[in-house]
Amino acid sequence: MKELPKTYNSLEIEKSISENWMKTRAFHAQPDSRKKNDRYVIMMPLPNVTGALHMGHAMDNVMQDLLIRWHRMMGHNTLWMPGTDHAGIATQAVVEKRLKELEGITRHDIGREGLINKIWQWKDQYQTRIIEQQQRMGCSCDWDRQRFTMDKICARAVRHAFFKMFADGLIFRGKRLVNWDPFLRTTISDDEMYYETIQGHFWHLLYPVINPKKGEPEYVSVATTRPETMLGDTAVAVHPDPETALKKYIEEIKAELRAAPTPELELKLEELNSRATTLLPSLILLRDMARDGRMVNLPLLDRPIPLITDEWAKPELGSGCVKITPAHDHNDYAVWTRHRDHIGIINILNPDGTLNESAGPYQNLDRFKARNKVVEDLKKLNLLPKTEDREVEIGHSDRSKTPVEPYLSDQWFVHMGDVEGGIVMGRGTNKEFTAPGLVQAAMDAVTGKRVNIHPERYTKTYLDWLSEKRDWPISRQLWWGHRIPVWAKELSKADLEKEPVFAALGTLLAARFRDNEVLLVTIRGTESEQRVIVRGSSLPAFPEIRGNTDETYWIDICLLEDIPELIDICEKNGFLQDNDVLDTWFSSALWPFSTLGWPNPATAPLEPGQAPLGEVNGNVDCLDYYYPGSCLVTARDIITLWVARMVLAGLYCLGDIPFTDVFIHANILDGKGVRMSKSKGNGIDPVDIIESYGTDAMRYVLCDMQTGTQDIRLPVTAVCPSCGFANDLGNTVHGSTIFSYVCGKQPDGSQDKAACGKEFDVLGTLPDLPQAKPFSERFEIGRSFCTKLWNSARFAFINLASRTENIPMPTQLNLEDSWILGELSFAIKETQKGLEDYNPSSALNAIRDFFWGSFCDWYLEAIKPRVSGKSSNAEAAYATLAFVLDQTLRLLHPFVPFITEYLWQLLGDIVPNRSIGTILQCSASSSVISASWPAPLTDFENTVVRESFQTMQSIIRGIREIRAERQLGPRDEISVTLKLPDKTAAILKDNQKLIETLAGLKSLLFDSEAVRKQGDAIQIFGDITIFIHDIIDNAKEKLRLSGEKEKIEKEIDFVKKKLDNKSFVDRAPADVVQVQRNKLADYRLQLATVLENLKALENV
RNA sequence: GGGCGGUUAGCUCAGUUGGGAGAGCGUCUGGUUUACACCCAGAAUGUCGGGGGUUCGAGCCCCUCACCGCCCA
Repeated sequence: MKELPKTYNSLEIEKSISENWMKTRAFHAQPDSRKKNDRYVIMMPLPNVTGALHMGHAMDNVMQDLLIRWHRMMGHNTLWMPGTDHAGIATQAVVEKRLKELEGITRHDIGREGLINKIWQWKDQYQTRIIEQQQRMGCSCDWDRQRFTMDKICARAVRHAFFKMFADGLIFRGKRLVNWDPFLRTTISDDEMYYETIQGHFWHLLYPVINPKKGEPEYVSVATTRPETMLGDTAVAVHPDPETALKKYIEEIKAELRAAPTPELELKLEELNSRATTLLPSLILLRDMARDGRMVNLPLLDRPIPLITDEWAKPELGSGCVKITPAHDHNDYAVWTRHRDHIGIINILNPDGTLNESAGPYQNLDRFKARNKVVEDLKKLNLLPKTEDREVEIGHSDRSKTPVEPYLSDQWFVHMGDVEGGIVMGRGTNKEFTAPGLVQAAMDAVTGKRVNIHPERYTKTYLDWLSEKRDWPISRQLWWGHRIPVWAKELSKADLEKEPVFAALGTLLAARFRDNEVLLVTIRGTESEQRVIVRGSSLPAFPEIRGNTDETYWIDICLLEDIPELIDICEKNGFLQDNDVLDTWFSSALWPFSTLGWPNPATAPLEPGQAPLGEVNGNVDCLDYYYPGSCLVTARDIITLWVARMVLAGLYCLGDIPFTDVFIHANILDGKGVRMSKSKGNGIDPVDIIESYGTDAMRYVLCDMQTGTQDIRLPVTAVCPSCGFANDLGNTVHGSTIFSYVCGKQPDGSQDKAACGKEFDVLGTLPDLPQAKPFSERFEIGRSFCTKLWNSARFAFINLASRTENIPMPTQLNLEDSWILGELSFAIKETQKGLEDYNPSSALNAIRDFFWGSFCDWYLEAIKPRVSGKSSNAEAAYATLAFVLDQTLRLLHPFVPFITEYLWQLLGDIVPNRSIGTILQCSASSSVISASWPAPLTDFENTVVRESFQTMQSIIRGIREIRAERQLGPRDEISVTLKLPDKTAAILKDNQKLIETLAGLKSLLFDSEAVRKQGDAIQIFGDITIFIHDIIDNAKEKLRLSGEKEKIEKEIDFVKKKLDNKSFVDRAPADVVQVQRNKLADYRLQLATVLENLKALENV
């Protein structure tokens, strides 16, 4: 065979290996006769199609592939389901932004269908890119089954889940104060928001009291950071018991002062005390006025609004009074819910952020323009006595970067809390059970240890978040996503009873869909909020609707499928489909089973070329076989967003958990500790790393960094496109924008002389600047490892190639052979444990330590004389070499799949049978992917062998130390005499040749009576003394031995001190004390030897 | 404000039930050892964030303070 090149070139082999895996469908999974316990299933946490993947995704994917390849080798039926997420708002936002930038148009210019087409194009482009990235990372997903959350199979599952929840009354519509993004004109969730502190103002407004009585104030003062919201004010609140509240607060401050006095607190207390005398009386007066039902006049609109009492008004803050704008402030909304009988709720905003007709003369003004005008007008009326500067935290939309407005709107929700009578989970399955509520079921699954989160501390995060049992808002005012399958119409009670749609639908259903529940109707009173659900099968008959005749009603018709005749009837009768789409998480919550064809795998609408989901060859269908899955692998920010929702969706739809384990891995941060992201310009594209270091190098480093305790810092470097200087971005000064840097410029203002000082960009969005690709030198470690692995195999192949076909069965193994097999066994055990503990770093380090520290540094060096014919029993060396290399490659395969695949197949060509006679069997396979996972070689875990070898290593290291100290080259051969006890001598004598080789000795003598001769240097380990002959430099030796003496004396002092401590001897466990006693004896022996030799030196 | 995590060698991080602190990278010395300079042999380097406590004994357990990060309000 051809000898391997000296350096591993990842780019040369990765492509063909990847192609071969694809060609042989090595990643494909199909249900078979293996039992449920022998399956392993991971549903990929689907990356969204907003953009390409960065190192954070690489970590996620590599962790999954690690587990998948490991389980596959353990013989499990292993499925890794890949896919991508449509990510409603995120994707629509990037596409809309692009439209605006490139074509200067908005979505309203091209319409719903036009926009959706554009987004599909975007999705296709990035989906392709993402898959390419994943395949280059070596992800062994079942590509025959990849899904997208908006493909037909997922869409069907979404409709079924929605319909099911609708039927159970778990989905409802209601008015809620939501976070509104006026730019994108949609609701956004809390986790799509970020807060930014900006310089704002605190405006103090005066509202005139209507007809003040004698002694009453003429004005009430309130303050706000958003003065335009006053147009929506419906009340002014004062605390119901300001005296007690203020007193209580003063007491709290006093207590704080007693605990830790500060000047700030003193000042605060003083101010509060003065407040009690100056402000408090007026607050009490206002409270009484509020109780008397008095009103104030809302300026600018001249609207009388009531004074009310509510605890939200804090007597210790501001004027003690607070304006109430229920439709535009979350706290005020809460006040409104407490006073909804007395005060109104007025929405003053249009969806696009301009003011609506309720704002009177301010109608059609943008919210910020309106703010200025309101301020101006109040000033003119002398109703704006004071304006303070103040830092204000403003919520921004993560997607459009615009300030978010609290906004009252109609939204769809999933009821998450408990329900009277409970909820039937997994209805119609054989796992059906009743849970108090959706969230409770998801909590019980974790507290009951059916779902286990690793590291365990994240269980608390999960439970804490869920325990609030908040309803889940699922509607989004977007165009990209699963449209809500509800057709609605508003009617008066009189019209309701005459509505012709019921008869029309009932007739069609009876004629065409007798056995199918394909339609549901709810009738909801807008005032009484009563709700009645009617199944399609009961149409056209209706239950009696209670309520007064003035009330209006909403009829919602939910369709299980888009059946044209039914839609036709609805629309002809004036029912319109809801414009909103579902929250992305609604479809991703179903991911663990929608991908497997739920609700019916046999009829799942697959894409062309995809593997079937129904029964094949008499085996059960995929849903039955692969659900529930095994492990969800993700970062911790997904715990609340996704893990919880998947658990409850799985329990609700199928009556079973979606996975048994959740593996939370670290986030990737840059050198400054900031989370990596493409948009910040600190993101690294895994493909860039792969191009320069190789996939395996990248995977090696990611696995090595995943220790389980904390996030990972990856210093980001950018090679300057002008001069090639490697800039550490954590330590380089920005240029004209935050995405550009000045080459070589340090934060202290200095300029690195090796760098050019020119500006470059890292995002590639600045047209006038050259772009530098961010990468990280950290991956060199991985590349070095691969090269080392490559070269160890190169050595093995050179030697094994001459031993064609079969290596003769060795009659007996040498010490080093038995030793390395024992070390291998320990490494196998540790690797297994590391993986079982979700600690890839500890698993990988176990293999690395074995491979580099034992196999390369000691074993390969030890067998060189044997394989080169200078020593006997070469057969055992060949056999052991082939076997250990085989097992090492298997162990490493899940971590570094490409190089191991390449080398393992070569090894197979050279040595087809790598069993060591009948002692160790080595299974065959065409690819290491499907090769069996190594099992510990317990027969070789031999303490005597291990200790003997360790003794030998100590001796060799001792000799090398002297060599290095005397600056002797490895070619300068030396002679050594060993003085050691007989029992140790016996084993070492058998391995004399080995010691001579590894220590580079000319001769080696064993003499239990040896004494130091003229010219000897000595080394002492316990009861072993090494005499290294004829290299003496008296002065150096004396110095060294004096140093030794001091060191040993120090040790003796330390141990003696411990043993002289009576409490230690009395209270510490006997074995601990004995260890110290042994140490003392040992050190004393060593000291005696050192002294003796020093004395001999004195006499020279 | 509440919760969680972190602070260990110049850098990035390990440290299993408390028994004299480790790895990799970097640094220094020596080396053109017939696998590998992406290598080999050897060396130096730590008030384990500060303070207090428990204990015969604390990087590890308890209290407290400081700083950094994340989550929730």
